[in-house]
Amino acid sequence: MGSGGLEGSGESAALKKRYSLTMPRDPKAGRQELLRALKTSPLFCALRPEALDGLARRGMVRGYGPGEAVFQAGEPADRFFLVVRGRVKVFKLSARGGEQILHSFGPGSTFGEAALWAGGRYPAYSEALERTALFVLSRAVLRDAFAGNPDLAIGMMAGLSQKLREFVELVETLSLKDVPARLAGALLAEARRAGSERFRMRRTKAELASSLGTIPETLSRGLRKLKDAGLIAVRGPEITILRPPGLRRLAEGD
Amino acid sequence: MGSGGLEGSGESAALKKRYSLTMPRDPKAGRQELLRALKTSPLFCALRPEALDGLARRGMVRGYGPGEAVFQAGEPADRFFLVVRGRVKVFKLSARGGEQILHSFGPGSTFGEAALWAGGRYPAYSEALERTALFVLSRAVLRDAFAGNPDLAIGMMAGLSQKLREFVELVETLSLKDVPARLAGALLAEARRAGSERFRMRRTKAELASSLGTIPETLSRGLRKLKDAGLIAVRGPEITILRPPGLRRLAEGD
DNA sequence: TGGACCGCTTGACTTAGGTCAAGGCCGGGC
DNA sequence: GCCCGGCCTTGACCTAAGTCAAGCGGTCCA
Repeated sequence: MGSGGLEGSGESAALKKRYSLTMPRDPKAGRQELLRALKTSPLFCALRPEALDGLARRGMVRGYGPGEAVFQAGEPADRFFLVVRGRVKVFKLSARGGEQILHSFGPGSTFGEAALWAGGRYPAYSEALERTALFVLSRAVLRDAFAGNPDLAIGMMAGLSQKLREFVELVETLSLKDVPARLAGALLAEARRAGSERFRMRRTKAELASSLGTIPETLSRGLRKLKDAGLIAVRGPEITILRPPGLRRLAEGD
Repeated sequence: MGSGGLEGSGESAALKKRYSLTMPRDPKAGRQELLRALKTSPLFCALRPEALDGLARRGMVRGYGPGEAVFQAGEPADRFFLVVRGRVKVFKLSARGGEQILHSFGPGSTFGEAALWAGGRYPAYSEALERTALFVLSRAVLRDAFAGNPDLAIGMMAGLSQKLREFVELVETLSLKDVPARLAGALLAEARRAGSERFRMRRTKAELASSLGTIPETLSRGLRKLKDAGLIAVRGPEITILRPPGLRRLAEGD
């Protein structure tokens, strides 16, 4: 466990075969991709090339198959992660199997800050949503990096503050808004990302539901409600926002 | 507005009269209290006395009456706060008047990290819960302090991570647990703070309800349910946990 | 080509918890 | 002493959303 190269270690032979074409066979290529991810990451982008290179040498890249666990809640937190490729979710489970996604991360995102503090444990679960490569740093390496690069600490604080703000919004969503409003907010956010009022959903409905603190059935009904109200049009996985102001008003809370 | 000494500036004469006995009239005494608060704060406690003194000189203390606003959601965030005395809450409001408390802070706690990042805005509201004194730092002063004290950045990251963890727990609570379970968790936390299985609630029911994402009526019913189940005993504002393991089991989610 | 599975939708039902209104308790002011 | 206003509790509703089960349309694989 915990070891293995880009090919990953916890996957079946079938998965390996299925995805191998999309993975770089050449370690050189993997290194390039890692450096690119480091450079696009808000946390590391300000580092000088030598520092980046040194960092790249002091961690390792590990591959994960879809659904494969990255860490478990309660596990001692000694690793910090950067997404090189793919997507991961961080989530909580209830005693009766409910799931709440706290956050999902794509290339360039960093997560696992819990690792920074001695004795800390991961407060939630994490697993890969698709075929994913993560760059893994130990606590010691990351803390060393702070010593040499004061900007890194600033970047880290900025990142933590940003996450804090996102949690504030999540709490607001969960506690103060009904499902149609949550959904409206998510659709508007998606449209903003896409830069267009017509877009296709990346995430499965189940994943979206879990981010919004609900279940696929309820999400489905919510979608229908928005459609019936003439706020959006749905054609397959493609969504068009017909009346952005109306949707925005709904997202705020009627 | 943003000025005024310990006596505060946004309060009525009546309030001033009513509370004046509890406020230090002597600026010397106020300064002592401030230094004490700085020293007990996890963020600043590691600073050397001179640095602490310098910091104290570069911010100001401002008094707030109960219910008085500290900042509003959406307001440009340029101030960072340390609680010297009293208690404040940070909360979100829904369009239809619902309130969700995100956090409440007592002496030694710091809040308003949003202030650190240029262009940031407070994502939530804050107001005093009781007669309160806050030490207020501008963004510029705090960022200067980072330059001279690398430990401060570490402390700040630790504090932000801690808040992040608390938010994870809040999201879990709101999304994955029913009200009796939330209440059970809150009572256990309270007992831990008090160091005893018998304690009296500091907060009003309304405040507790708002922290738990519910309303006083529902909280009241939850309390009764726990009482009927023989898990706790209630006598006035005093609560005794009769069967800690049972309560713990309930808090986890049945 | 057929079947099995998966993701999604829909319907009928149940339930937790919010809403609204009434009443009890207690402490402070007159 | 009395009354008034907060806080808290209780009861009778109602509604949002979770549960369970069925059905539909794809896609992957044999």
